Amino acid sequence: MQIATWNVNSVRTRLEHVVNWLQSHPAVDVLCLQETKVVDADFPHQPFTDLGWHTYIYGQKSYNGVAIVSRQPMSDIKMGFAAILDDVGDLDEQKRVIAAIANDIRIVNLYVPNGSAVGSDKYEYKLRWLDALRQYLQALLANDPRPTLICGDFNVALEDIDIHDASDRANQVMATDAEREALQSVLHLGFKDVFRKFTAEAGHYSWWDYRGGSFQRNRGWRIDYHFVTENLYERAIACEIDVEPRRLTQPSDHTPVIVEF
DNA sequence: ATGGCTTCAGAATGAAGA
Repeated sequence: MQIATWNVNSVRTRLEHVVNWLQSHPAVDVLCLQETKVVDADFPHQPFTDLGWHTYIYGQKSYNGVAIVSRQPMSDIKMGFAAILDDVGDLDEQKRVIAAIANDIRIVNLYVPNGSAVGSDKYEYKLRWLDALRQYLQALLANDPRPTLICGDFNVALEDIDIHDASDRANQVMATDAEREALQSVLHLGFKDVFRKFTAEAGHYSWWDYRGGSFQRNRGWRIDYHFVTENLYERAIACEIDVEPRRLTQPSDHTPVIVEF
C-alpha cells in the first residue's frame, strides 16, 4: 500500500498536476492534499470521480483546506479537532484536519499553521494548535489503537539537517526550539519519522521557496512528513520524496512524499 | 532590502504563505 502527501497550494490551480500525478503513479492508493483553498461547494470532485477515485474534503474560502483522494472508498471520515475533542475553541475555524481509515490504517491528514513570524500572534496560534493536535491524537489512539499514520505539511523542520541553512534558526519560523518541542510532544505519543528509516543524510527537502531560485539551488526545507506508529514503522518498505512535480511549470512550492507498506 | 514569488479575493499602500 502506498500513501502520499502533497501540499498543492490551491487544488484548482494545480488540478492538472494532481490528476496527472495520480494517473502516472498507479501504485499510490491514497493521496492527502493540503492548502486546497476552496470551499466544499466548489471543490473539483469530478476530475477525480470520473476516474473512479473517491474524494473526502474539509475546506474553506481562500486559505487552508485539506482533502483525501483514495482509489478505494474510505471509512470513518472525521473532520476537524471537534470530531474527537470536546472544547476546541477557535482551532477548527481554519480547516486543517481530516482523518479516515483505509486498509485498517487510520490516516490523519494535517496542515499545521505556518506561524508567520517568531513571536507573532500566528506563531502563538501555531503552538496552541500543535498542543491541541497532541490532545486529539492522544484521545484518538486511546479510543482506537489501530495502526495510525499522520501526514501532511507540518511547517516544522525537525532537525538542522532538514534545512538547507539552519544558521539563523532561532529567528526563523518552522525552525525554532519551541516549534520543534511542540511537534516532538506530538511524536512522543508513539510516532516515528518514517523517512528517516531509509535516509539518514542531509539535503532532502519537500518545500522550496518560490523566490530567489531556491529550487534550482536546492535551498529547501523538509517540512512534509509521514509519522507512523511503531507497527507501521516496522511494516514500511520505502519512503521517498518525489521532486519531479516541483520542476513543472507553475508548480506548487511543495512536492509529494510517498510511503509504502 | 521588514525584500525576493504565488495564490486568492476583489479593486489595496492587500493578506498570507513559509
